[in-house]
Amino acid sequence: MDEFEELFNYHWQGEGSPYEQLSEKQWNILKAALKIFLEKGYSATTTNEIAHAAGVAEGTIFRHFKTKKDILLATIIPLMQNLVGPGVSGSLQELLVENEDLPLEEVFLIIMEDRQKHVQRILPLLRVIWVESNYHPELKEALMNGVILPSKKFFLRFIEQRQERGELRQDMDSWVLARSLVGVFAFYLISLSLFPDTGERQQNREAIKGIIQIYLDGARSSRE
Amino acid sequence: MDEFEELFNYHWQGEGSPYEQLSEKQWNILKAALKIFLEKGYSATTTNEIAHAAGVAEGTIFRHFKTKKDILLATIIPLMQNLVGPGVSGSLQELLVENEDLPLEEVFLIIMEDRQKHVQRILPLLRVIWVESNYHPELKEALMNGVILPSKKFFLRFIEQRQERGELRQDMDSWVLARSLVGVFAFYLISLSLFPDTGERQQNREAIKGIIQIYLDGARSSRE
DNA sequence: CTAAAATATGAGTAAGTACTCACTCAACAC
DNA sequence: GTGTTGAGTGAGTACTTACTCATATTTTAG
Repeated sequence: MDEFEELFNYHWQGEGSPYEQLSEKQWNILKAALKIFLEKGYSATTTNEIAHAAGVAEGTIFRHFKTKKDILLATIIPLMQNLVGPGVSGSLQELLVENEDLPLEEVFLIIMEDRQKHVQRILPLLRVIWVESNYHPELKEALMNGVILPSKKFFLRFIEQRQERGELRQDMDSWVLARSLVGVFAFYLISLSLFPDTGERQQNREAIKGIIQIYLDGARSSRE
Repeated sequence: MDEFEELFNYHWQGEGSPYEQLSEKQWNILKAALKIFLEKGYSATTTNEIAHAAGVAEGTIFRHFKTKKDILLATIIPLMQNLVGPGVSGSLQELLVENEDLPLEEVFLIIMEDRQKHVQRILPLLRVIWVESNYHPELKEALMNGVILPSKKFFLRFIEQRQERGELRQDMDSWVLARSLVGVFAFYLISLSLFPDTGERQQNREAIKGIIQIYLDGARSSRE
């Protein structure tokens, strides 16, 4: 527990969060459970293991959480809302405001490199979310409402602003421009996590620049 | 069993395939197993269920396959090699040759709409592959060698050809151009399967066209 | 300090699970 | 007709699982 704990504590203690007033026992259970979920996946994790890791008897777990599934939801859903969702759109807001006057090439480069680190940090969490969303509709719904829809809105607004400023072509639907942008970003991040060993840092940087350039050249040029 | 069986039978009976000389029982077991895997996921499927669905005693399963995991590998890996991999690159080859002289806009539109259908057909299979690749290195390897690397090669060669013909910009690394292209395509397909209900057919068509246009405008314009 | 209430415990339970093995029996050889 | 083979069987095994509950411990109230 270290980087993990930092990440975890930070993103759970939102004020007014329903998880604000957890007892220490409950807290320990959730922390232990999450840690093992990230290591081995949800269904390979046993309640017995969770109990041991939390320093608690197995029965105690079921005093606080009716089922194992409840533990999954109680760990993952708040993280989606406080960590993953804002990780996509929320904290980007700051980056965008800070760098409002830079050319888009540089803005995107900054964002990309920033997001790359972030995604790498939370990769195990993303994997669990991805896998379990297939089997638990509650998770899928939270993924939708906590991550996908907010991000969609965020990117859409960003694109619209830049269109109004004349920095992006106006002969094309904003949603189409946004979709392309997200596609380019997302795929780059996904492929990086599939081939984590590919290439040197310097090489990656050039690749990112190229990808951004292609998108921007396409997203600027107006149909003649 | 219907569309499923068609898909399944077809893509297993390659000549010289190690699965060519399966007995009928073995065949039934694999078919039944795959069907349940696609419905409920691998780990939620019990060997008992498979036996029932295959009309076979549970013991028979283990006469032919040492472990449940062996069944997973025996079902999924050939499908990756014969269905998913070629589905990405192989059958695209034909489309590309047929339409070699059309402008790229139209070629991509044809490809996109063709792939869209294909992905929708095999979506449950893709889900199982995606999920289980996280836990079975053999699957991850087969995914890499059977799908990802061939596709990479394929797209790379395609891009290089078009660069030589002067249809795409030459001031940029082919791999970067290819990566962008695949990103745009892949993300569109992924988002379609996440929001299967979004929009009308006509609307989708316009979106595809837009996305392609953005990519192409970017992938053509040379840096001045 | 005591009674009552809340909380924690971990052995126990019932329901699975993947996998085994002693046995059956149809097909074939001689 | 007898013997041999081996695919097929399904009850059984050894083990694991999420979850329960009578009991023990701690906390709180009067």
